[in-house]
Amino acid sequence: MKIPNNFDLRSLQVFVVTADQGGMTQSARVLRMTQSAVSQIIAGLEDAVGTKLFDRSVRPIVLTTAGKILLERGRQIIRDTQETFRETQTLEQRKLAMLTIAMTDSMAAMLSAKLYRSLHDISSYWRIWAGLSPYHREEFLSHNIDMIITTSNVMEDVAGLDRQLIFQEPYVAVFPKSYKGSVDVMDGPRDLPFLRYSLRSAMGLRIESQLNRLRLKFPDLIEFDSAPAHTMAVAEGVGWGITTPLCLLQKSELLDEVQIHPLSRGQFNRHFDLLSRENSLGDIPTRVAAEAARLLRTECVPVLYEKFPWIEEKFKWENTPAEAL
Amino acid sequence: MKIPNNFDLRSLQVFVVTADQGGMTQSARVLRMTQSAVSQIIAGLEDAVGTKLFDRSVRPIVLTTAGKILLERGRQIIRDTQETFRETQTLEQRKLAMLTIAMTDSMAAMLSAKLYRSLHDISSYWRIWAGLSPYHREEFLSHNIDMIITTSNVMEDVAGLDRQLIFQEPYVAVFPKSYKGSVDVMDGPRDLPFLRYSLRSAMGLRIESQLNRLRLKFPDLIEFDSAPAHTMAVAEGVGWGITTPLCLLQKSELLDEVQIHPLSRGQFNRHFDLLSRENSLGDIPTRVAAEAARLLRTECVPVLYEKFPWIEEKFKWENTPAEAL
DNA sequence: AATCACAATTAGCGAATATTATACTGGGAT
DNA sequence: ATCCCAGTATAATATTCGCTAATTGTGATT
Repeated sequence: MKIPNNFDLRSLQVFVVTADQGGMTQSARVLRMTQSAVSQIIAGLEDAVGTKLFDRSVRPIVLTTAGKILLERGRQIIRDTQETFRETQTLEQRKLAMLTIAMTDSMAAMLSAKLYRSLHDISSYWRIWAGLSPYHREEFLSHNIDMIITTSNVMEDVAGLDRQLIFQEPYVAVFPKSYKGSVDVMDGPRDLPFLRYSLRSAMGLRIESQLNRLRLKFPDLIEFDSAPAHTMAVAEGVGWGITTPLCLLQKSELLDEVQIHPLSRGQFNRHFDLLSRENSLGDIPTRVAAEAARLLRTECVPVLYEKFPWIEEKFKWENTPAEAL
Repeated sequence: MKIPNNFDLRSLQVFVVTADQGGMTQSARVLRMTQSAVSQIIAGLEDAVGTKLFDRSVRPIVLTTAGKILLERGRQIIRDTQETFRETQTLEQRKLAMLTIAMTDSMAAMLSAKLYRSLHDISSYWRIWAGLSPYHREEFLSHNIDMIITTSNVMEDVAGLDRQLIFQEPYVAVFPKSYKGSVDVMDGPRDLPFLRYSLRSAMGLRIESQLNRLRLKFPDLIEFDSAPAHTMAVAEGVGWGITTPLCLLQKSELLDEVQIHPLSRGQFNRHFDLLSRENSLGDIPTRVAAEAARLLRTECVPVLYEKFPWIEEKFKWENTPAEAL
């Protein structure tokens, strides 16, 4: 069904004001236009609906039944439109219809349920996508993903991105509980094989590049594609490796089966950022980042502190004041 | 707050179609306009809200967050407007906000409660105004009254009126129960005074004009302004009079105190019409008239039939089929 | 009847919106 | 890289639309 041209917002507004003012001349004065314009607009509306909206056979003019109907509903339409205009302008919204967050598997496993529980009110429907950042790139660019929690730099060339730090964790050396040899990376625990992360993962790339910088070479024996598998292998005594606390936490039941040590030289860190499009979701990315940091800081990471107290100071957090926790 | 000119229904429609179609070229084809026009309209909207609604850096273009907000709300606004347009056009409405019915006192006393009980769902607020038709005239003309149930012809000169018969009752002669003399109006019950209705009432005028036509003259002794008072006077044996069944029914407890007879000559009737403005309230006037007739016919008048069986055939009813009762 | 106040009507002008034609851009092909 | 294709933006132009000013018409008041 086609709405006639005459039946538009402007006309409705003029009609409502005229009905409120009780006459076209007053209405015209309020609207800062001529009485003639008002008259024409009202006539246009009446033409559109095919019925008189005012009864002119009496003075002052008075609404007909059709006019009364249109007045109530028209007023509401104008209100709705004003509200919509404002909300679109300010990106304000009661609730997102859908929020899609992509993150690493490790994050997804640890954080997604908690995040949803804390912030479920910001969106009706949540999609948590886990996987590797490169795969998320194009989905993000075509707006299928709203935010990415990532450690990698695959999005660095994209303009118009909002990037905020969630937290930063140290890379650490991890050995089987039973291991008694040297835990100095430089010195090299040569009696145990080095368990690599796949170069397909951002983490693997990062570790290898750091090892290169340190001119460390370990024989290729085995590589893992996922943190839990890697951790498990260490716990089983297959070898040692470089990993991060968050990766270890994915198999928290194995924490008692391993020992963790800071890197003796060339310490480096993994930082988690939350990426979103600029001016797209209002304060939601900030809230998500803050809440993710809070959850990790208060509910996930402390488990490690008991067993490995030295690690606490190696973390850096999104700048939420500690007292707010 | 002022809605910018660019932000209007037409633009919203174009935007919604474009979002649905996934591109401006397709949208332009659907809307039977040029792609250029679509482009300009979208640009105008974006200018109005101060934000991009589509992300053009990818093909096909996709909605931004602002676009998504506007899409949902805009769609609703268009739906509301279409609905409002249709309802205004067809005078359709879920429920009237207020319905004002004016009627004679006799009708009001007898009918208003029943009518409200039957049809309360047609209006949120009912106003039943009782009184004399002349006083209702200007209120009706200035739309303070929606319908009038009247017997008079005071509105006959008003154009654009919808008039429908509710029912027609006979004028009858009424005497005290104890009266034994002649009940022939022409012959004249000279031994009892004639009790007049005031000429201020439509009924009084009608009766007097009929008496004039019959060349009947009765001395002026007493006149009444209201039917109950008139009936009461007859019942008390003060005199006899000409009245109608409905007037008698206003004092139904007195029915046993009077005797009623048809007019021996010059029988005439009182017809009740329901007046409303043409094309103003859809089918509501018809429904009210039908329901008023049904209520009178089934709940009010039958009381009379037991006592005065001859009267039944003197009534004429709004053309509801009898079997529907 | 005369007058007043307000609404309808008309003509003319300027702004907004459409179209046509053309330039630009992203994405995919070789 | 380079080309091409599909789609969008932009510029120039034509058309439509909406406003104003001036005038006529109408209801209510004296």
